[in-house]
Amino acid sequence: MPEDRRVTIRDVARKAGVSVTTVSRVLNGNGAGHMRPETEARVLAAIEALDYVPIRVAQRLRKQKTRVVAILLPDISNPFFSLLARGVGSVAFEEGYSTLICDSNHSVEKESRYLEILLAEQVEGIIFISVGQPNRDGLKRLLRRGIDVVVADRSVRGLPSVEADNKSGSYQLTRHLLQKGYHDIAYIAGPPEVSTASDRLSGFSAAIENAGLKPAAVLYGNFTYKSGYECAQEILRSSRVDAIMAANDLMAIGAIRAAEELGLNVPRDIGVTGFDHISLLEFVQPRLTTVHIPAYEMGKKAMKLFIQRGKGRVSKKKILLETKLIYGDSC
Amino acid sequence: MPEDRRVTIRDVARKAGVSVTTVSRVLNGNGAGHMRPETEARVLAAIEALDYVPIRVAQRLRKQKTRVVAILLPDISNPFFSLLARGVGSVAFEEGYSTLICDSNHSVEKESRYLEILLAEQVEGIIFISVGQPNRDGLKRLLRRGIDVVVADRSVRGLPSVEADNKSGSYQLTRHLLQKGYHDIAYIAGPPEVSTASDRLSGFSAAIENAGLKPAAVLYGNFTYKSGYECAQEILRSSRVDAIMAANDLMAIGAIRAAEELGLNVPRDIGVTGFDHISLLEFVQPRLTTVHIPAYEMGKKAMKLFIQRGKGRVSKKKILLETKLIYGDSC
DNA sequence: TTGAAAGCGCTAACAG
DNA sequence: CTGTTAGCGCTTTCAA
Repeated sequence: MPEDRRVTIRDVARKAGVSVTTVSRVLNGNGAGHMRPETEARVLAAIEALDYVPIRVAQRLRKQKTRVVAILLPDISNPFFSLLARGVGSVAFEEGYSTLICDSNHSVEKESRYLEILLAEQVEGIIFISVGQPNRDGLKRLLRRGIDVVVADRSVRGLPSVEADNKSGSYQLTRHLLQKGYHDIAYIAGPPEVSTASDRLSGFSAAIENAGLKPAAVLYGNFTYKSGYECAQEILRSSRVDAIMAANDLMAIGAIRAAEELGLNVPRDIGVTGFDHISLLEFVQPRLTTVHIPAYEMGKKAMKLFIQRGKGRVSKKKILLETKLIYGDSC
Repeated sequence: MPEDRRVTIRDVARKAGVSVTTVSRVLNGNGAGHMRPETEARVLAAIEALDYVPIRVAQRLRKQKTRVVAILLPDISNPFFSLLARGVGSVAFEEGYSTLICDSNHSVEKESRYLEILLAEQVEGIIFISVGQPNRDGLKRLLRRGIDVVVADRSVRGLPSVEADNKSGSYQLTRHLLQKGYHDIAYIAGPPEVSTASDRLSGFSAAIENAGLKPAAVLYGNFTYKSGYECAQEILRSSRVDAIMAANDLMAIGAIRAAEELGLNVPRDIGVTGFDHISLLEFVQPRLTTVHIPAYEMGKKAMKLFIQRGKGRVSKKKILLETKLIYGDSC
């Protein structure tokens, strides 16, 4: 590996017999129109010959703009988040932004450390899927330095956000169950500090109350398969229920397994519903009744919102994406 | 949002009544030992008071080291790759590297564009999961510039790599089927240009030949659920087989669905096996017999290999990770 | 239509 | 023990 000395704009200038200014101009398409075509051609030829690539780090220092955005999320191996990240990435790529994916691993502490790192990285913005209630002071430091933060899949007081209409989706799903004749419904919620979870819970509660009923039980999981499994065991042991609603698909799948292990048939003996409509549902039997959340779209919208804000548009602070009921045969 | 002027090392120096050098020294822990504690304290206080954060971009330009590595992969929403990426990220984080995740979206063209971008980004290394046969010229440019490339989950001629022992794993799995009495075995392979796929196929072929048999059929899919489903339909339509082996789990799941739709019971009427042992298998019935590939471990090892190489260790060029048979009830 | 020169914020000789 | 100074590679006035 014959590690060449790096080739810089000066090398190009020398080779083309022009000044670095001129090279910079052709690089940035400035001086377009008022530059001798011949000069430009010579520069282009030199760039080609030397295989010159402008060094981003230098451009960034000089321009005081990094053209980097970060996506800070709890777990990149969660398909919902990675799909969202893909959405962000697709728009970012089109707009010439590089993206830094930061995985907080569900840890508020690691999340805070990333906030600091991103401050030093001088990212221009953060698409933020917080673990729970985010570190307010950490966020303030970023905002004060002009780093824009757009929250995705949650809402955080004072910050712009893009999320699904969780409450409404959950309300509709619950109505659907009620119409099907279920009335002893238990609910497996997500962590109460996550707005996504509490919105879904309140949609459920509202629908139940409007029907003059009470929840058969409300337990709190943490959005994992395992916690759904355990909560369902608990529910099935202690309450008489004809349906279990889970705040996301993974927990719902856990609930189905728990029910099956107790010899119950879904949906004959007990109905189960999820939330998210993640792609792996394709592989699960019975087909889960759930609510579709457009993760990819959400990522794109979040990135677009960031870009609009950068252009000074006083765009809406909150974007709510519509959800859609998916009818499976789990209830 | 009162966007402050950025605070630089000079501001700190002024506030502390020292030179920028001194500030730099405390920042980098140089001059440790031979610096008056009082001076250091003053600097620290100024940093604190001004909420100063060193600007990475400037450090990078100056040090000629970015401390950034990229992970270039075909699809971040594929749980296998995202788990691998997590592994890379965990080691990177410990070692003070930032990671750039680049999603080539299974496109060789986009992959090549990323290679260029990463050259400009001046990343120090790339953990590379190529789409197929990578762009040799693009790679050469990087290597020539001293950017180290470590291939993961594949092997590419001339590059260091970390991968599972796919051939051996596939051989063992096939032996297992043969011992169970299956002998009309069809194989759904992955794209032949991916070494992972061809290694698995050759492990299968070797075991079949050693047993004095011939494959019932060999078809080529592209590692997706859909292609597994379609290939299995084709196989079940045209050949008499008692088992289908797929080159990965997703295709195996597709094969199971195809069989079930034809009224076949797995494993009673036909055996099916996968490869990878992805986490979503937990949710699939019947439990798939498969081969475990340690994705997270692989990511960690790849990043560690990169770091060792950076330290000048003439470490092994190829690391093979052991696989492990997972006995389900799909065969 | 082109070039000279200043400077983005930082580190590292070198000097004292 | 601390400071002066010269750049890292690039863009951008300003001047010619």
